[in-house]
Amino acid sequence: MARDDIPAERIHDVHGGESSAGRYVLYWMQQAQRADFNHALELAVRRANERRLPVVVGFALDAGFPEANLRHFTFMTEGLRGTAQTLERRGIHFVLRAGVPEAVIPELAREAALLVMDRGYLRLQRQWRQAVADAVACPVVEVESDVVVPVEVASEREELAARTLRPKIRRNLERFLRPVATPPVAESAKSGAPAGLDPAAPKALLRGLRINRSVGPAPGWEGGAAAARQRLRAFVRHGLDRYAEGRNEPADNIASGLSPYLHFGQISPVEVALAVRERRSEAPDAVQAFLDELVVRRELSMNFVWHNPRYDQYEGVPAWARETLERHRGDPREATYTEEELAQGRTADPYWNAAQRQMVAGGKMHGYMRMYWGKRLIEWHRHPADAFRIALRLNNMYELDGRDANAFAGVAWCFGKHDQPWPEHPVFGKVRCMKPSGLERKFDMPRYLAANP
DNA sequence: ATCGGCTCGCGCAA
DNA sequence: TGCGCGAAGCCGAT
Repeated sequence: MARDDIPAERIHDVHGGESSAGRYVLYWMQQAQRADFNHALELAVRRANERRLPVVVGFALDAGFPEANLRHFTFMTEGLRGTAQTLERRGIHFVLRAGVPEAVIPELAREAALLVMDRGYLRLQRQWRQAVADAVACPVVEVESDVVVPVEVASEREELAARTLRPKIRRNLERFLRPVATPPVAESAKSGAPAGLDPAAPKALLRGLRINRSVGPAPGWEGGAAAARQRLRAFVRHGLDRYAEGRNEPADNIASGLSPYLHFGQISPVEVALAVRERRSEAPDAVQAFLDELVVRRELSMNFVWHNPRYDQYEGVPAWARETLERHRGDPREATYTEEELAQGRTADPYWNAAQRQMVAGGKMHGYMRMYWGKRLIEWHRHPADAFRIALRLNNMYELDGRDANAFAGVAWCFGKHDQPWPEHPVFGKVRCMKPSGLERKFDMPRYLAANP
């Protein structure tokens, strides 16, 4: 009964249920789409071993997931293929079914002694979990495995900025920054386990589903834990040394490139943080800077979407920012563009166009350019709420890591969230502005343009 | 090239 | 109550 390696603060008993009879322990995999460093999976294994029952992992593939398209589904199902293989090798059966979780999971849970689910912070993920928990008779446990420090442990309130969350994360970091043990599975899944779709061939799988195909797969990005780990190793060995000083240079791609994998839960932030921390004596500044982004700022985004029900609307940004933006609504705009012109990167700003094209073609925009890109949209719209809506829509359509808590916090930041007031400028008011001249002053922009034709 | 000022609200010291 | 300081700013002065 070695449970102590899964901190109690990661585990929430949702309800006790009616009976504990059943043929297996069901783990509904949703946010943590991986077989390693997965606290929810490992809790399911421990509880199944106690009961001498096998573990079944169920996944509901919702073809109608809001704003998801072929780009996202390709990356996600590539990941599920590897996850299924790793689970089956460990004697855990993986069941993939098409449909919304509210329909798929209660069906699978009818024969379960216990339902374990992982945790998600976005509105839809919370609604899903509520609906699933309400619909199943067996006991239900929710296990957090998407952040290093569980959101409520870090802070009970909506934090103002990174600086107010940072000390709260730091004092809890050591406690949660540890690997989780992987005990052998006592009862392997046998024949008679529930049937599902074949995850081994993602392309064939997606051909059979009615998904939005308006955006194609992102070249150069292969989904899955193996690809994620390869990137992590390369970053720890070669990228980290230049990270502290070079990560903002748009023409270089010094970042880890892990955000799509983190978004789909294909790699654990705990695994990433532990691997990067190995090098803290050789590259202390880079390790510090990276962990600040991976843990403090990423988990600030979770804090934002968890505590602010308007995280995906203009109304979610602070009052001082909205007031100052409103006051400047009458300021002349240098240009306005249709959504199509924006999507195609056909504005008068070559840097913005290059950033847009980088995102459309490659599925990921450089981190610094994401800020500039969002700031410029404010300048090109009569009302900041329109800019907010379009920024989110474009981001979520083309970014592999779109629709992430970080996507919502990142867009909101451009409008003043998690930031402070600055001297007044036209259109922006006291919200921090960013101008093309700033890019030219600091970075090698001709090289960025050449890299994103 | 580098530096201070701009502006708001929190967290801490007093 | 006062003071320092912050997710990547700009601008003008030196």
